[in-house]
Amino acid sequence: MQIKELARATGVDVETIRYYEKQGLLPEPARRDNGYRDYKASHLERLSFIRHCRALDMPLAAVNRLLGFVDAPQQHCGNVDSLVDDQLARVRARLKSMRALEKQLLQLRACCAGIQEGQHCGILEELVAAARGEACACHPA
Amino acid sequence: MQIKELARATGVDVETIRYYEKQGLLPEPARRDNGYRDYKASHLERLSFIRHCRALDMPLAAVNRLLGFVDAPQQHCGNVDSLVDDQLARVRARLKSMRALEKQLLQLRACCAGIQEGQHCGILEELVAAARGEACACHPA
DNA sequence: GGAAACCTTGGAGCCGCTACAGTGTCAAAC
DNA sequence: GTTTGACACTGTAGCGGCTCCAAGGTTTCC
Repeated sequence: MQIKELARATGVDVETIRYYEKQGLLPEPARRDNGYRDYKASHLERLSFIRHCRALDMPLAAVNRLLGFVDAPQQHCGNVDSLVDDQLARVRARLKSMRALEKQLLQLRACCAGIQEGQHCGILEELVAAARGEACACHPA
Repeated sequence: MQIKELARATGVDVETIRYYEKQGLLPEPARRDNGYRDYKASHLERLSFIRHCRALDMPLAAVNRLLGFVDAPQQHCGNVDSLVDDQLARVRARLKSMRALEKQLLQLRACCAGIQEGQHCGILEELVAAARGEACACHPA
């Protein structure tokens, strides 16, 4: 199986596959006489696994540790658990700050009284006021 | 005002201040005889503005454009509006995918039947199944 | 005079790709 | 047999937004 076929089968970009190999996530495949990489079913499976983990936005380091557990399945799975928990915590923290951000942006946008030439721009005024440390719509005192 | 004082006053790291200067967001300050940077109130104000925009997670390029409007306040503010709108759209798209992610991680975590030695790990099995293209808890068919 | 805390510059490293440049290989069409 | 086009290879640089480090100079305090 050539690299492009693997790419198509997994939905992972060709360059990204080579990158994963360089990073040690995907084992080096055999080479044909012409130097082309020759992948087996096991590569397909492993790469799909990686892709799925990445779809869950796990850092590659976490994916790598998970792969270690896959390779040694009799290992204690509490560690797998905590990898997923860590990821969940990261996602939730990010969610929280994104929600706050959305609110702030909405309030900021509401400052714009409409587009009239020569008038002051409410949004800019808010941002400048914020910079002065005054209470502002998006970051109330 | 030395760089560290500016850093303390704005909550922006010293290295980050120098980085902003190199990126052209913060104008080069005067230098003292010893070569130390010497900031004025205008720098404080501008850096606070940048920090506030960054707190809204705007890319530096967008912050730079906003600074342009601050410098030329009579300009048409519709562009400011759309910068904020763009940012809001980005944040909302990200929020949507993060929410989906949280759900997937929760479902995945529920696969773990508890930590018992020798047993199969539900989470790993789910991820491996997902890699095989089977329906899985976090990415149902 | 010596230590601690500040300042300077330039460059490398982080993450996870992405996009080249420059070269080689292969299969099918003409 | 040659030409075209799609594929493959390696290596390196770039993205954003910092962050950290080395190697040195300055100031301040004891």
